[in-house]
Amino acid sequence: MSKQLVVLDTSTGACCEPLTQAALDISQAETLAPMFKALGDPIRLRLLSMITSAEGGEACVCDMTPQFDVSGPTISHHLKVLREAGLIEGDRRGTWVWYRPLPQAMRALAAVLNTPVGAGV
Amino acid sequence: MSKQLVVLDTSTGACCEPLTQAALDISQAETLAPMFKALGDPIRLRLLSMITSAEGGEACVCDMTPQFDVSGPTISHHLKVLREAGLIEGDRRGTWVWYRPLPQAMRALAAVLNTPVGAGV
DNA sequence: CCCTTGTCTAGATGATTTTCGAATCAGCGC
DNA sequence: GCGCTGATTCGAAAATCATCTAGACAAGGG
Repeated sequence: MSKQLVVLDTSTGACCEPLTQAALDISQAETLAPMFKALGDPIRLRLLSMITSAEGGEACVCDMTPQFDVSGPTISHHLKVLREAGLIEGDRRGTWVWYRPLPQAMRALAAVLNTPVGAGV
Repeated sequence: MSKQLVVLDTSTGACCEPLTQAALDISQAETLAPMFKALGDPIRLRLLSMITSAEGGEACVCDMTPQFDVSGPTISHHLKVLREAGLIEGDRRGTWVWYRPLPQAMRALAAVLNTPVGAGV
């Protein structure tokens, strides 16, 4: 897990400095693609958005589930996909489970998208 | 097409100013998710990366195809997915077809990922 | 100890996706 | 016009995915 997060070395946290001008290599692409894929569903995108924008930086499953038209198990499945993609982590606190984002992962994805057009000149 | 790109109003081009502290609403999520989904495949991620990092800001299909282990039609299919997601556009120039990125789309996606954790406080 | 509430796992099903070969379309040069 | 190269579209097979119901597990309250 830590491996996939240092691929682009986003540890400096600078969001506007593109970290690579060169095209992604195969292993970088294979590391990052599953993360983008996890965001490729409207429900999961809303879940992540709810989690990142929640006060305190974390959100309870019990608060998120009622906001969707799908069943509880389906929400649980989507949270698992986000978790296995390395985008969020969660823990049970008594009866409820709380999730929070993993910022390094978000930065790694943002770094790809912040690459300026024509960087290879 | 233009509709989906103004959802987050990235026209200012500021990449470090998150444009929304609130959670995405349903229609925003349904607009953005297909774009992330298009990036959720290693081949497509590499294709987009080659296009954005190419000198001159555009890349020829003829130069990209040989860099993959899959058939020409498969590359063509993946380029179509990226095109229909609004991430790239292409045009034929004589014998060859050239693709370039659509920066507004990239910014719209980056804006989601640049949202600071706990923005909803 | 049982009952209730919250969350997750398991298994099934219908829909979508990835990939290929074959065929088709677009330009260019002879 | 004919043939050649580059790119796309078409049709089909295999794999993956989203969703559901039913059931299991966890924690807390009578």
